[in-house]
Amino acid sequence: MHTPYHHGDLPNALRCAAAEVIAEKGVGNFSLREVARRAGVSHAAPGHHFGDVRGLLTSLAIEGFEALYAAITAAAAKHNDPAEKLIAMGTAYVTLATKRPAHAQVMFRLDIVDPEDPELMAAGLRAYTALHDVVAEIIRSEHLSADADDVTNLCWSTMQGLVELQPKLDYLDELQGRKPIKTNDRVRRFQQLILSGARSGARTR
Amino acid sequence: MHTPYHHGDLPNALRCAAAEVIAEKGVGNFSLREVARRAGVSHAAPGHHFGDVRGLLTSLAIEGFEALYAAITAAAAKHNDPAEKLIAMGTAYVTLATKRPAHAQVMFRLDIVDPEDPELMAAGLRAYTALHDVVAEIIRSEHLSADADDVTNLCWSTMQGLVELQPKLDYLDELQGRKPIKTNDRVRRFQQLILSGARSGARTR
DNA sequence: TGTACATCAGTGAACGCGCGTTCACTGATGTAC
DNA sequence: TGTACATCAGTGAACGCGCGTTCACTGATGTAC
Repeated sequence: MHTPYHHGDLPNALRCAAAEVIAEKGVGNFSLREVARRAGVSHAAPGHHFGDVRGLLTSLAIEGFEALYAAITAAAAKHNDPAEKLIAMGTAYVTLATKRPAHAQVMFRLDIVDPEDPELMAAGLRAYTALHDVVAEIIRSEHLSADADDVTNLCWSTMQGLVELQPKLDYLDELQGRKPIKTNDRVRRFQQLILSGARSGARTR
Repeated sequence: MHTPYHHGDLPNALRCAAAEVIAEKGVGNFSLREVARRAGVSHAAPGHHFGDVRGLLTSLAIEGFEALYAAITAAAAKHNDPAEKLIAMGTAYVTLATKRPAHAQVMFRLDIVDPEDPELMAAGLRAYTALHDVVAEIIRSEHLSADADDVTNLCWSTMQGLVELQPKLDYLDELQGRKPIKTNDRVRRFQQLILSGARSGARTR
């Protein structure tokens, strides 16, 4: 039993530690040194792999988008009906963000991440496109006249807003004595509303 | 022409300076001392009025919710049709957030604001209620069976998500060669989709 | 109207701290011959 | 199989910095008599 000098996969360990810190204290109270401390490693080590703070956070954001892509495509793959796919994707989005709050907090924070990073941009676009494709599929198969970009943006905005507001909404429920809604139910209802909206426009044929 | 020892309304000046800093550098790069510098005041002065950093940011968040409440109620007051009211409120929400990005960045950041602050809670609830009331009015007057809480939450989440994603969406438009959509148009389309969704459920009578 | 005094608002020096980054280093691993 | 050497991964000491907060202070304002 020896403590290896070489860690094995320090970059990953550092991302995990960073996610832990952020989940606990919020991204506003994040520090590189604490991350190193948690990973049980010298505070100079992160620099070797990520350059600087921004690099680490950017890497976390990329991981977030990749996980998001994986989650929503996996969720969609479980259904045949495109509308069901969309609902499943929405649920997956919010569920993932709840499970990995640190990533969700970082992914759109252009002030602390390098927004020019090509990997980040590619990962973001890939996730967006996956959603867009399903929306287009719905529109095509149901012969709707709704605009695919609009509906996609609406879905994405709603999911993201929901992620951000979820604690608040739960709190409101509690405040007013309503019994708390499960996240999945909330997402499902939202998506169904959006779908109804898209469907209620004129059909293309 | 003398520089007065007493400032007159330093708390407000500090909030303005803080909003400036955040708008320029993002809330991740905010510092109390820089705020004091911008306000042309000793760096110890803010402590007198706000206690500490958290106090100043909380005060900014309160101001944000109050401005939001004022903006959406004013927007709603210009219309008679409740559905038009809702659309106007959504537009006002996003417009305000664009005009005062610092406030928008701070309002839901529970990690850097005091979420227990009674003023903050009250201001937030007031704005939420204003939106809720209009939604309830639509449901009542159009005899819809949609749940008022759901629709309110959907609207709020969508608006908030839109505020957060707007730079990204604009960027995507540009990337794909679409001509950029004006914010107002985007909001309007979103709200109409939501309304269609709410309307397409069964009527209550 | 004048004076004494309390209160308020902002100063500026000082503190200690944790931070991000750098640097020469050392230990571990891989590779060429 | 062994040896020399290059490369890689992490160390730990050191740096300078800007930060938030505190404190005794001073200037300005308001109030009581």
